[in-house]
Amino acid sequence: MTPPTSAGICEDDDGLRGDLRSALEREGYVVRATASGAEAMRSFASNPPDVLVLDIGLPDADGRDVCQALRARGVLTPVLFLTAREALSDRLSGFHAGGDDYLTKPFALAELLVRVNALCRRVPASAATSAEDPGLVLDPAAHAIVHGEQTIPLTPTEFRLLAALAAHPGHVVRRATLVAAAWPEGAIVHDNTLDAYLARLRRKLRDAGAPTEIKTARGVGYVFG
Amino acid sequence: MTPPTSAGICEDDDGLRGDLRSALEREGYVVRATASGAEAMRSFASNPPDVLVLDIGLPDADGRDVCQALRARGVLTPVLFLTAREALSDRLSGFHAGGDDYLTKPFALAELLVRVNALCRRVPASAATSAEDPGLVLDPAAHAIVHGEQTIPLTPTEFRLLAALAAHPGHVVRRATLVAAAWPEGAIVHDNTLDAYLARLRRKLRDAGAPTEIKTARGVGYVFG
DNA sequence: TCCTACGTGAACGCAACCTGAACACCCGCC
DNA sequence: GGCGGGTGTTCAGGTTGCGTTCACGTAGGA
Repeated sequence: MTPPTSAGICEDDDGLRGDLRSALEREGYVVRATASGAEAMRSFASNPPDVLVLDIGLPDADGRDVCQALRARGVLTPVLFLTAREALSDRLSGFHAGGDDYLTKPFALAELLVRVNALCRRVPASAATSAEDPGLVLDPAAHAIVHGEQTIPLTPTEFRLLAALAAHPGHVVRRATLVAAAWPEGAIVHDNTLDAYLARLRRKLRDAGAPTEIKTARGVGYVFG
Repeated sequence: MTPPTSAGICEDDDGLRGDLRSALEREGYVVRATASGAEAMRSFASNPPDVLVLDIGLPDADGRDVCQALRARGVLTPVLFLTAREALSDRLSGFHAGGDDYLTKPFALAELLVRVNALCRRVPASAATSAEDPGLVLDPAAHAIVHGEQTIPLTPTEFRLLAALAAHPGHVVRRATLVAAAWPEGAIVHDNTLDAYLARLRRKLRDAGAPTEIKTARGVGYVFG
């Protein structure tokens, strides 16, 4: 790795955080470590590192929410989640939140390093995307978009759709992925149903004067950005 | 929905291979499945798909060797390994062989799909370091060429064509090979259709100021480089 | 020079997609 | 039970753009 690469950590356990830091530094990374979701947002939103390691079980937040919040603010950095849980649904939700990989505790540091290196080997496609997204934030609690002063309410399905799109700004999300994200497994969703929801989302974003738009990748899927 | 992305499978177990195929096809991938290392090399070396799922324990070869052999022939496709082994050293050796992810059997198909989608979202960074021209990168997720700051969108067919050409920079790719790569098996493709697509690709590359060109090998095929 | 292979701009049909509106359904409320 | 608001789904008509073909021009080999 020729250029100095920076890594961000968010892990509340002091011992593990120290271990992660020293392991990554030995590997040649410049490390910024945080211990809470709030601290991570402050540190990584405005100045994202090249790769992020996020604990899911933080004292003040869920790591997946942190990831989504960062994605909503235009942070494209690859994310590796650390989770104590084994459940498949937990892992999948991590991916849906915009994560790129996960590790279940306990894990070997050597494996973490290999996975982090693998994430760094790959660069986000749209480097052109600005680091700062002008005030468009998803509020999972209220199922709404917050744009400056105004709050745009969304139905549950609309919200799941937009979240799946906003989790990967600048990247094409396939239609099948969107269906999988917004509808329960095994549901039969008419092609046009997805179209109709996209139209509703676009209209709501447009009416609210949101600075983002949903572009169509014909034959592939959709891009949020 | 026109299937935009192709996936390759190498798995000797008939049942699992079938499951993988149908799961990926449901997800919208065009799937080419093989049952042995030799078959995988024949099928994927000359005409690589967008993502590969390789079993490590094949009857005639080690999946890691297959991956390394493909890499040596310029195949940049992201690889996900399937392994029955739990040992950490096995997993790490998969990464060292040029793999990008792995799954330990048994696994949930939903998890495999999520991981395969995640691999497709990313750009082969190795493209920048390979014989391929630096700064011209194919983005399978977006079906686009990334050239420096700008992203040139391609239609699905254009992308499959260019991918087939760029997989062997400096080598002649026969017209029949290109047709096989870009069109579904058994499709009748008028000669001039290929010509027209080549003209479009050249124009897009030229307009974008790309440092590469597609040369004609009269009576044989085309060379990317 | 003739013949064949390839190049390329334009035109066209059709599938994919967009969208406003109607319809079906669920649920809390009176 | 009847009613109304909110949510999810389907329909119908219009629009767009991909894939294909055509017509004609150009280059290469014998």
